[in-house]
Amino acid sequence: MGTSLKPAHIDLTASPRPDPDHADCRGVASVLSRVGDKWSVLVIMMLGDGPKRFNELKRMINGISQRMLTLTLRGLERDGLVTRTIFPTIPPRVDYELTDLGRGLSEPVKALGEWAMDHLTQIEAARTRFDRRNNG
Amino acid sequence: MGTSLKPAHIDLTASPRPDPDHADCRGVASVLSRVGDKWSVLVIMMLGDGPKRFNELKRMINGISQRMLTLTLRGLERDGLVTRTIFPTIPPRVDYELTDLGRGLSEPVKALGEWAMDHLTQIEAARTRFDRRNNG
DNA sequence: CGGTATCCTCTGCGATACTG
DNA sequence: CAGTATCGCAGAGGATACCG
Repeated sequence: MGTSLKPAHIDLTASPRPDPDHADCRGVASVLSRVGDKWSVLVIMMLGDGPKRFNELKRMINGISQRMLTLTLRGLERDGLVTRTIFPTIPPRVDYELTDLGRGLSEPVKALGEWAMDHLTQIEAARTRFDRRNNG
Repeated sequence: MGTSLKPAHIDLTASPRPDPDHADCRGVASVLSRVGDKWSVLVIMMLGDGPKRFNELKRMINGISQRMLTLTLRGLERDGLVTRTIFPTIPPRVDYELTDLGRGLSEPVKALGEWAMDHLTQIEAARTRFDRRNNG
């Protein structure tokens, strides 16, 4: 096996004492990191309107390497957000589809995306202002 | 200057032709990546109930290095999500506080966090199942 | 106290080549 | 078509030391 799937991801296990209050924050963080992952979000978006094949996704996303698409899909599958269906035909065919869980996740993600859209100009303005302050 | 602030982040500029439909997706991605950033989210959470000082944040977050806290705060400030107020006393004092924009962002983020909490067990179950399948 | 500068390590990821 | 295996590098981020 080449690369591990288990999350080198986000640990937060650093806390000296488990702090019961924020105990599950770690789990939450690992979900949030999925959302922060560019490719995962894009894949979920593309799968929003029906199942897709591997190379179909690859072409739609445009810029993702084969390696990253595989890794991303495995991660989503591992989290139960996507199903992987193999048709043992020749040539082989594999379909990826959102699970109910995956579709559920896409809701708050879309909400976030909409917020981002709505405030994008404000943010970009802030960035330009900040950058001009700090250098020429 | 040591490390650049401008986002090596997420580019997506890879698209051969700008694709007007998804043009602003790039900007959105850069916002999403903030959310995916473990430290940024934690800082925003901690600032949820009032302004905090630098070392106060450092102690609350527990595990973050001084360097990363500085970088994270600068990033948030750059995006207009956080303000930085310097009190030129001795010893010096610097307060960080959420802007309206920052508070606005924290809403959909909290929604996402709640979804994560609600489905954490499902996801963890899925992971265990997946891991047991694949090795064992 | 609240940083910045420097170094060094570790891994994410693209590129490439091979397989069922 | 849909992957896995291997290599190599750029960049993220911790540790440390110094400054106003």
